[in-house]
Amino acid sequence: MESEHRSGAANARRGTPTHPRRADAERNIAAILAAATSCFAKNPNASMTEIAAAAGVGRVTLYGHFSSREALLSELMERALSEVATVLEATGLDEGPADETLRTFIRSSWQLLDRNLRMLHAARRALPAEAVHDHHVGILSAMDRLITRGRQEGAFRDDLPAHWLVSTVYALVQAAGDQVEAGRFTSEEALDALDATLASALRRP
Amino acid sequence: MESEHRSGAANARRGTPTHPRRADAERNIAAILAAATSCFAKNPNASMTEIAAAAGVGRVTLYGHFSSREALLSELMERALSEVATVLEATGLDEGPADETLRTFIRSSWQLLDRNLRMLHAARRALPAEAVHDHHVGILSAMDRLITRGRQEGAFRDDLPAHWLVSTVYALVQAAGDQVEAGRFTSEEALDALDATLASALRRP
DNA sequence: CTTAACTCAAACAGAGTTGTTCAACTTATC
DNA sequence: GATAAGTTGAACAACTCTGTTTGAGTTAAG
Repeated sequence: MESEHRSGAANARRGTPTHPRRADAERNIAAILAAATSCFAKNPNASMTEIAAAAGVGRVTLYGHFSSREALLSELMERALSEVATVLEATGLDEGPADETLRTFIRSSWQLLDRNLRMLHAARRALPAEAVHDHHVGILSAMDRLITRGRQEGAFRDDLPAHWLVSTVYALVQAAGDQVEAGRFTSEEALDALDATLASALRRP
Repeated sequence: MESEHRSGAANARRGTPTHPRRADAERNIAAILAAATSCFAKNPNASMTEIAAAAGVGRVTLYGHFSSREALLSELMERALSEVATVLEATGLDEGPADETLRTFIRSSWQLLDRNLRMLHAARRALPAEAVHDHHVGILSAMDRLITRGRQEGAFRDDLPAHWLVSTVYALVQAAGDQVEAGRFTSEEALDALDATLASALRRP
């Protein structure tokens, strides 16, 4: 029941990170994370058994590194979203015209998102709502800040609440990812469509 | 394994609708459908036991009317989507300016969608992809027809593929529903925001 | 009021899951 | 090459879910 949000590391039961991990352990953890991302993308209900097999690792080893299914999903979500957050920071949230900044951000984080959208979807529905919110809060609040600035500058519409604009962005990114998944768009086409649609959806009328 | 798409009726094993159903059976079926909608909205993984309890019937009775969990979900989706399809037809797909028609359609089907979005989400993920597609095909193709006409008339943008515009509508409706669910919008606010956002997202640039 | 339709609780079989323990084996690392 | 860290399959307990059967009880409908 207690949230073990010792984020960033894959320490299952050790309270303190203890010392360095052995090289093969490190390798296995990487393999598990990759396999899990791919498994959850294919099937949101993927079992620990499937994931261990896909990672080429015994089930016991999997539990050795991630104490529960939930811990694994939480770690996956944490990593994916913090990658995006890093890109967000690197974009320079508070500089340049807000609409240009958003555009740049979307473009530079698209590959990341495209790769992880389905896994994130799985995590979102298997994790308690509160945990999901915690993981998102960084990105969402940064987006909110960017959009709010854009409204003040006149680049974005202010006839609708900022939170709605944020979730518009969120929803359209999802939709673009789904189209790629369904084979109706290539990744590049999806990005272009997303870009064009966001531009007109957010611009002041 | 065989798809029993004898849609519209809740006949579990009877091949032919045989004769009328008894009044109490009819009543229970209605209670089950209502309870299931509400249960799946709260928890996409709701079990048959939960649903039977919520409907105030025995589990055996539930299985008596719906031969499997899948059959129940399929019936729910069928009913919800055909309600929407009915509204779509009633809107007069091929008359008047396409943007006005879309607007009218969204407005008149919003309550229906708002009520059922979460249940539909649950059904969508529990049913085989093919079945989901079959249920949607009516609405999606009608939407596609409307949007294609709108593009020819110059009301909607034609710099992006029609299927993308359709899924933009779909995604934003979802997002609006989620905002209501999250308590950040009332149903009316969400509808207004949806309306305004769709207008600018679909208009030609 | 009689019959056929319907309901129900309890109990069952079967399949899947999660997470743990054990005892032997392999591999990094110093 | 010794030792500690890491891995492994097998087996286990506990649980949840699905779908079915049974036999007795209830209720609508003619």
